[in-house]
Amino acid sequence: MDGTPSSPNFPCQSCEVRDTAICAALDDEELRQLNAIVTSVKLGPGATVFHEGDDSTYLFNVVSGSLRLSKLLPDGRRQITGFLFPGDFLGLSIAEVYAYSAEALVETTLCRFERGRLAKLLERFPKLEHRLLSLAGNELTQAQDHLMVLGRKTAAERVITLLLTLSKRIGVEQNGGWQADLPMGRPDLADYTGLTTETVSRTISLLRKKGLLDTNGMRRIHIPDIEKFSLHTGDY
Amino acid sequence: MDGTPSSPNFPCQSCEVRDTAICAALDDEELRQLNAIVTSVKLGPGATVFHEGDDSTYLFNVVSGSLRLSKLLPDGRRQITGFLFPGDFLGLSIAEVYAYSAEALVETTLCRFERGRLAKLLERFPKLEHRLLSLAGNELTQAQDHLMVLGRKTAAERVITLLLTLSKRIGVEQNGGWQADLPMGRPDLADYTGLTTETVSRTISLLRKKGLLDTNGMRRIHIPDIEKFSLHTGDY
DNA sequence: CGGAGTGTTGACGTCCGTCAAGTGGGGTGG
DNA sequence: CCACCCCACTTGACGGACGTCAACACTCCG
Repeated sequence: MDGTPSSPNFPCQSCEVRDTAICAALDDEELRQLNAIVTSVKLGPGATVFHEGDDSTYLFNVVSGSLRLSKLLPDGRRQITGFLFPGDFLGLSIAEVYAYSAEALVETTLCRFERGRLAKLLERFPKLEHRLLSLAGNELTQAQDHLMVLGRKTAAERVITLLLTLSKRIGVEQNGGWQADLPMGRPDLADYTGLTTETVSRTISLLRKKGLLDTNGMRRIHIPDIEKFSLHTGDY
Repeated sequence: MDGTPSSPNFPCQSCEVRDTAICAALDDEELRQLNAIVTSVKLGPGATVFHEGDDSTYLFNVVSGSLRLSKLLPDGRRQITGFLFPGDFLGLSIAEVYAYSAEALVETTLCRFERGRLAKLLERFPKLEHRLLSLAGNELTQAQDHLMVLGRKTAAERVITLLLTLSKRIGVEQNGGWQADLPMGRPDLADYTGLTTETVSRTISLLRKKGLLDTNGMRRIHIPDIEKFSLHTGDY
């Protein structure tokens, strides 16, 4: 539309997450400099972004799709530490190597930064670093909530808490309730909640019987009454 | 000792954690400005620094002693999200209100910052903010490890992982092994590991029987062989 | 030395994990 | 367009790890 010589258009400007991702901290001119160091990456379902233990060369922003972050014990036990959605930043907790693996749940687009180059940009734009610190604070709070879930909540409370969180993040209002299409299967729900797929399945069946939850297919959920549903998280 | 007019001594300079806490990011002149906004706070065992849900007016640095960070569910279930020791920063994950309670385990000295004034200093010294971001990254990594413990490890693995972490942080080499005086009791070990005091106690007894651990009194532990002990964390 | 509080041990129950057999939805090919 | 098949999910029966409840023992402190 408006391509003046001093401000020609560039990809980051029209990015879908321009106003929600870390980019929101920057004005157009600064964004241009960020644009100069990014690469767009597209991944299919199940594709690996990086593995736990790899050298942490890159950091990422989720543009579209969703990711799962997970850690493995040598004997195969897995813990999912988080799910990422558009606008989320990936790489806040990294040292020299990644502390977890990141995999795409569905077709996903990422925006990739080389670590060193982003670091230089952080020096130039303190407000970008300020935003990262604020994001890190949010993630820490989330992680602490998750610790409470895993350490002290029952199976039902864990599943309800997760479904509620996911609904708030990726759901839409529908039929006087709340509906969401989950990008992950039962094994992922299980490894996030510290349960088994069987227990997750049984719990969801129970919630359905109690009328707290509807399902349509295996991945579409519908919560008829959020208030009533929330009463079972253990948080109230 | 050396009180030149341009550089008179001030408390922060001789602080015990001058080189390990966030202060390590600052030179003497900058430290003076930090010094200008801090208050020293002393707490007895069991004293509360702040409660979950309180307005987050202050941030802190641990100078000496130790703290426990915990969250409560309405029915009284408690999860301890971390223990803090000298040099640790308290307040990385805070929004407008504290997301957890902080209590002193033993006699503890804190260095207190008003949130707004520290924020101003962060603007002036980007490297201070940089250091906070790096600390936040470490805390996130720790939290993720803790998630794996709570979600997927057995009772024995949880206790061993915790004792090992504590020994590395507050222990000393002794008798060809590693020894530590724990500042917290069984209930705290239990609420950190997501177990009950009984299970923690039984597990410790079992470790003693197996020769993996000695105890002297209720709070002094001694690990004769760290290598052998580590084999039971689940991480190898 | 004594008492109170913390930790330990024992008996038993329960929630969730394990193992195994269905069931159903969705995609493919006829 | 329908049938089939595969895979993911569901359901059931059973077992085990950890929680609960209660009695006992030890430590620490006055």
